[in-house]
Amino acid sequence: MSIDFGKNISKTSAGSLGDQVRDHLRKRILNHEWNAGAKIPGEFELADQYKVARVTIRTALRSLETQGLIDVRHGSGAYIADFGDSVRAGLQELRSITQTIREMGHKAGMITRLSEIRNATEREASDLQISEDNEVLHIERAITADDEVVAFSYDTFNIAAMPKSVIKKISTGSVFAALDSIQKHPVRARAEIHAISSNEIGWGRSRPKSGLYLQLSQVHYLRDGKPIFTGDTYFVEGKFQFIIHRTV
Amino acid sequence: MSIDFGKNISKTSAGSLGDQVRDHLRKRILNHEWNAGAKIPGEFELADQYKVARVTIRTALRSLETQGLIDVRHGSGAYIADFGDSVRAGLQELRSITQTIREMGHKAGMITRLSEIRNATEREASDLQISEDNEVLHIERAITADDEVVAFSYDTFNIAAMPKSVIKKISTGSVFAALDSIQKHPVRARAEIHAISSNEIGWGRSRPKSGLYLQLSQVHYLRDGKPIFTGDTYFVEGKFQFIIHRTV
DNA sequence: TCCCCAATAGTTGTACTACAACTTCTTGGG
DNA sequence: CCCAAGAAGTTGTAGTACAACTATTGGGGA
Repeated sequence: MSIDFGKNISKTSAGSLGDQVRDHLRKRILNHEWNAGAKIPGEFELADQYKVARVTIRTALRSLETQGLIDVRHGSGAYIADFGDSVRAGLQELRSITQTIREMGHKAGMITRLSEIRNATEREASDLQISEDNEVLHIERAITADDEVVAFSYDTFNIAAMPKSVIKKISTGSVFAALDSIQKHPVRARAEIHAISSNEIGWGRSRPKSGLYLQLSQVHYLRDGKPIFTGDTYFVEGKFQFIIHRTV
Repeated sequence: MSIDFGKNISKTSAGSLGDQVRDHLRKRILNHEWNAGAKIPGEFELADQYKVARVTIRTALRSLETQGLIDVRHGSGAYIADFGDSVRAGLQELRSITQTIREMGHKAGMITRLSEIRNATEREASDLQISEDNEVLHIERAITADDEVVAFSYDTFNIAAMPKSVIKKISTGSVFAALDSIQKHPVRARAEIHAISSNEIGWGRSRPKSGLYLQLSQVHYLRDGKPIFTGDTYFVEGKFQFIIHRTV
């Protein structure tokens, strides 16, 4: 069953009713439907708006509270946490970089420098939990915002049991959209973050002179715990702002 | 009302029943009571263990799921997410650096280079939402793990309406413990992360030659939304590992 | 024997009701 | 005008019932 929220909501979200309500409420919050510190409608009213039970609203609110987007006060109500626009680029929320760029109101683009199918390196085999005999898809790209390069990415995909059409889709367009289409949407990621200074990372006209990057090394996992792709993204220092918000 | 879990639980946690159960379950998880991927008891059994209603268990589980500690599957159960020990050093969980170092099994230390009370700079006044006339406590320290410097920190506290004893406690020992003692425990933080290369950050014998740091600029807020202290922590690249985990 | 599928038991998701606990506003008395 | 008691509104917890989904089991057919 899927609920009709009355408004147009993208079909990207699925899952349980509570998850759908949570995603929709999150969009409303990030869309500045309420100001920071403002009180959002009560649980009974939200339940009436969404035509769901109050317990469903509460599961959604509990998630948003854990994410630090709202602050629920017993006997009073739920209030928007005052983090301005920062959460939009929150580190733990980071999934599709291009989508994040778009949500921040910029034009996102991608320049592919290399796309090849080859055997896995030792490190890739280890990260993806496969053997070095296996073939992988390796892509090197530059990510742009408003035609300015903000990051360089080196990604490697486990293409075992993956149709060719999807492989092509990955190398040409959105990674996450392609994986979605074959039910291989990663649900978890493990990442390390490092500062790095090197002249061998960026390429082309837009290589930064400083050679200073914020490196995000990620491994993305499916629901069953198996890794689907790994990669390093090097953010050009100063071009991209990472905000972390945390609650006790 | 406070529940009796049968086992010894520290009194640090308070709040609603759901929060208490969540905190207790989190400790059990981080204590490796269950292995990664293992199934934890069902909601009915947990409700029976804790002597609370199932809805209370569910709110706790929902939080743990949002934090990425467990994976709840409809019709099956809740399973421990397999992130090993990494979550302990998860970026969004980072509060007291020294405590994190201790939890990872190392000896934490601190070397204070400067501790002064002076007027706020323009940026500090802006971050702390005070005027430049106000006095602030400024501390410059090096943080060590096993007698090796892993980070340099530059912190500034809003000491308006703060007893002198606490000010002294902040400058000599644990910041968070001192703030706890006057009910000024920060509940939220907003942080930016940057890569930076500079020779003017580290000092003393242990200054890294590379000058490469991971900079964490933080502002810590109280429950009422007012900033209590701000500061920059510069982690020496390679000495400290940041792990990020995220869920969809 | 092996495989497939239907029945079944077990678990999480949603709905509804009721009341407790807490907060905020109102109101009236001093 | 101030303050305190009360009322109204909101979130927290409890309990029950059933829907939706998963995993197991066992029997029937090839």
